[in-house]
Amino acid sequence: VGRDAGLGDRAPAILHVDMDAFFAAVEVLDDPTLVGRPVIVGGTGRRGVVASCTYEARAYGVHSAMPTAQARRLCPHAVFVGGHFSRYEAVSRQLRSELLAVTPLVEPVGLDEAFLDVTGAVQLHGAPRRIADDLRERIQDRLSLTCSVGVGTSKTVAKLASRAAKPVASRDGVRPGAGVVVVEVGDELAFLRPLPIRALWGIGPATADGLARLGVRTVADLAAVPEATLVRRFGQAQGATIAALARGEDPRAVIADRRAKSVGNEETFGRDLFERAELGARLGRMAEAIGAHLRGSRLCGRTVTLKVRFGDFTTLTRAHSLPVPIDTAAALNAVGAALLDSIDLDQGVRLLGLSVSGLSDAALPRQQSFDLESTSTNAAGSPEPDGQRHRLEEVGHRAQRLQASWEDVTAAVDAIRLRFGRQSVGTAAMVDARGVQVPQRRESPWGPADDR
DNA sequence: TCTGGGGTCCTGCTACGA
DNA sequence: TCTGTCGTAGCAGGACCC
Repeated sequence: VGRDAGLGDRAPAILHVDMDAFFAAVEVLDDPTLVGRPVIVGGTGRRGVVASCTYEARAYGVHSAMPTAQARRLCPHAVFVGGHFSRYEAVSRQLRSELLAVTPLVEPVGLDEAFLDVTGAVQLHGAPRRIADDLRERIQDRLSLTCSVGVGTSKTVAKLASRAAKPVASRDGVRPGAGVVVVEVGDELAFLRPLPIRALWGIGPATADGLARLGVRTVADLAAVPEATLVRRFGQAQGATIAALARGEDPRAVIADRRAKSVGNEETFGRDLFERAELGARLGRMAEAIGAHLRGSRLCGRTVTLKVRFGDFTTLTRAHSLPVPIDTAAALNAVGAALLDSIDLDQGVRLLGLSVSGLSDAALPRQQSFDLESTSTNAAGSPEPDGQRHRLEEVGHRAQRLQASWEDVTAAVDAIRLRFGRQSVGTAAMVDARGVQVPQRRESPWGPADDR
C-alpha cells in the first residue's frame, strides 16, 4: 500500500482497534446500575453461550464462547443479560465512522474491531502513536466506551499489540491496560518470540495440540521448526503461513471493501426435534430470512448448503449447486427441503442451518437455463441417473422454475414490506396466532431460550 | 443438563472434460 | 478406441475467527 501510494520504502503502519468487552460495555453504558459488576451477555437458556462479559466477570474465569451453564457455576452472582444485537450494530456503525475519519483504509473484523492502514495518513494526522492516542480519546468522548489500540508493521503484530494493551482481570481485581501499545519497526521479533503460539492468528486448539506434540509452545519454539516439517504436518497453506508468522512475516494487506462470500441462517433448538414437518417449517423461515438478506444486498447465490447437528453434536452438511443463481425464499426452500429429505433424522436434530454461497451481483444479467427437463447423466455417464443425484437435479430444475415464477411476487412483497412494515405481508406458512412472523435476526442470537 | 451464530479458508476426495 | 495426465469444479468435513 505504501509503495502504491508513492510512499517509497516507508514501513507500513497498521493499527488494530479493539473495543474492550464490547457487548458488555454497551450494556453497562445503557444501564449505569451495572457499573463495576460482573455482567455476562449471551444466551441465557440451557444451551446458551457467553458472547461477551465485563472484566469483573473475567476475574472469575468467565470468557466468551463458554457455555452459559458453566459461567453460572463460576460466577453465580453475575448479572446475565440476553443482549441487544441491533444496539451493538448501531454503536458499531458509530465506531466505524470515527475510524473512517482517520483513513478510508479500514477493514472491520466483526462489530467491535478493525484494522487501519495509516501508512499514508501520518503526514496529515501525525505519527501512528499519536493517531492511536487521538482515536482512543475520540472514541471515549463520542461513544463513552473504551478501546485498546495496537500499532505495528503488520496485521499480526498490530493485533497482538492491541491485546497487550488490554486491561487484565484476576481474582485480585481488574488492572487497567496501557490502552495503546506500539511495536516499533525492527522490534517485531523480540515482541513475538516470548508469546504462546495460541496468540498467533490461525492457531486454534487443534493446531496448538499438534504443535505441542512437536514440543512447540512459544513463537520462538515455532521459529526453530523447519518450514518443511510444518507443511508436512499441517498442510501447504497453514504450514507455510505459521512458519512465516513465526519469522515475523505477515504480508496481508488491510482490505477495506471485503465482499460477503456466503449468507446463512442457523438455529439451535431448545430441545432436539424429530418431526420432519416441524423442521421443514423452520427451514422455510430460514429461507425467508436468507432470501430477504440476499435481495436487500442485491445478491443471489448458486450453491445451497444445509447443515444438521444431531443430539450427540455430530454435524453434517449437504450442498447442491444450481446452474443459475437464486434469491427467492421459494427456490431456496425447495433445494433445502430436498437436501433435508436425503438425511436420516432419527437421532433428533439439535441445530438446523441453511446457507447460500457462490454469490454474484443480482443486477448482472443472469444466464437462463435452456434445459428445464432432466436429461443429465450420472457419474458413470449412463443416461439413467442414480436416485439421490437424480432427485437433486430434479429439484434444481424445480428451484429454477420457482425462482422464475416467484420473482415478481417476491419483489412486490418486498415493496409492500418496505412501505407498510415487515409484518404486513407473508406466506401462509409464516402466519401463526400472533399474525405474520417474518424472521429477523434475534436480539440475543447466542442460543435458544429454555421455553422454545 | 457443557458446547451459539455469523462467517472464511483449507484439505481430501471424486467426477469429468480436454 | 483406449489409457494416463492434468486442471477444474463440486462436495464434505474441519479448523479457525469474532
